[in-house]
Amino acid sequence: MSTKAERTKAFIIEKTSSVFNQKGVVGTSLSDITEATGLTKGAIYGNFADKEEVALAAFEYNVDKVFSGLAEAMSHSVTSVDKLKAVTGFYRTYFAAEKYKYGCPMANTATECDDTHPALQAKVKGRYFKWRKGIEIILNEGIANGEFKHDVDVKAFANLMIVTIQGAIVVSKATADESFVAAPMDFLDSVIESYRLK
Amino acid sequence: MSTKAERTKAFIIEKTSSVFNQKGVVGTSLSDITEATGLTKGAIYGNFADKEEVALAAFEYNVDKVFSGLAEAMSHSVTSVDKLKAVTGFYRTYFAAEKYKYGCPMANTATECDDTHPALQAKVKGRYFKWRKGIEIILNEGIANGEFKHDVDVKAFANLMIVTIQGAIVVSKATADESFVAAPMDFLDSVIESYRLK
DNA sequence: CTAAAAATATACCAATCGGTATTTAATTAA
DNA sequence: TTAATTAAATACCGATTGGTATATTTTTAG
Repeated sequence: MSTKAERTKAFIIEKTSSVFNQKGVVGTSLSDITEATGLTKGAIYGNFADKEEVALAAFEYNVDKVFSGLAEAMSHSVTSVDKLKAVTGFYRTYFAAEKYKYGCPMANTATECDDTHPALQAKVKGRYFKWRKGIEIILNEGIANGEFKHDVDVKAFANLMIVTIQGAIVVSKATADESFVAAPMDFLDSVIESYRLK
Repeated sequence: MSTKAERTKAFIIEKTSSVFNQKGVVGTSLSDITEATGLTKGAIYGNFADKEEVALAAFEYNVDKVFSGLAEAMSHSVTSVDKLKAVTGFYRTYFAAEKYKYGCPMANTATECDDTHPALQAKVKGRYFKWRKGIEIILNEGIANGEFKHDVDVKAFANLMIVTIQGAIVVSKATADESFVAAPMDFLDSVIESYRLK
């Protein structure tokens, strides 16, 4: 069984993660943390060295939640085409899920921390590269098994897909206009189709 | 001639704008403002009601700077195709300019303020809509003068262009990998080409 | 059941936060 | 050039910030 400290730590992260995603690292105060958890400062600082450590853990938690949602959305796809379209499908309805209502933790953290918070920026950077590699793998598998043309620019498409998704979430959230998601996802789908070997 | 107050106000905005773009509204303190300007609190609060008013003015200043840069980039384009390609060209070298080094004020403000700062969110929203309309106008002109096919989905492309640009800037900034800009801009250019008549 | 250990709460800290009232300095109109 | 006005500096305010030392409670091992 897990220790009390481990459970409390997980509890703090779970309760504060959405606060960090909504208000950002700087915007989230210790009182926000004690309020969200119902615990006191003593409990927080007994389990984390400082606010930054909570923020880092909350970031991992938030990003893991998004990527496991993505994995789930792809879990029933067999072909590479279906996997990629499951990704665009996932983001088409992104904001319908309560758990994603404060936007994308990647984009939120990227814009907040790029010039101010090296530790978090490094984590964001690593996650973007990992994400890109994941997309590249799906594409390469599709090429290998004959779903896609051999001359598909795998790296370029992975860049395009990530960038389009991130922009769509950011702009759609800021404007409350979902056509900023729908149209770009349609476009990505059409690019995927154009890669097909028929 | 302008009054002293007007000049000081402009001076404060000019000196603090990049601080706001770098650190955000919450992350920029009054001491950041006095430090950046060399003025005291008395001077700041003699010209602005509160910090929010400075933040709003700084946002307008930052966004105006980007869009006037964009306008300049397009100023020598005659055809609609050239105008749209001037936009992608502008963003290809975005971070080379010292004045844009802290990223896009639209994306930065969008992610920071969407859940926390109604006044700034409203401004961001309005600017996104205005930007989209501007792109639509260029496309419609191109259709009217026979540059583009008649069945081009103007609204969809405008959404795609804005979203792709914003995502490219955000991800490229966070990763320091410029291929997150180059590849998506190449794609946008190819889409523009595909809209061409004959 | 008890004693040691671990975890949480309480009480406190200096520093900084955004903001204001007042004083001093600079500008402007006569 | 002076008097009125405007602008900016100074000094202060209560509240909140992140963080710590200590006391108390809860958990855990024997």
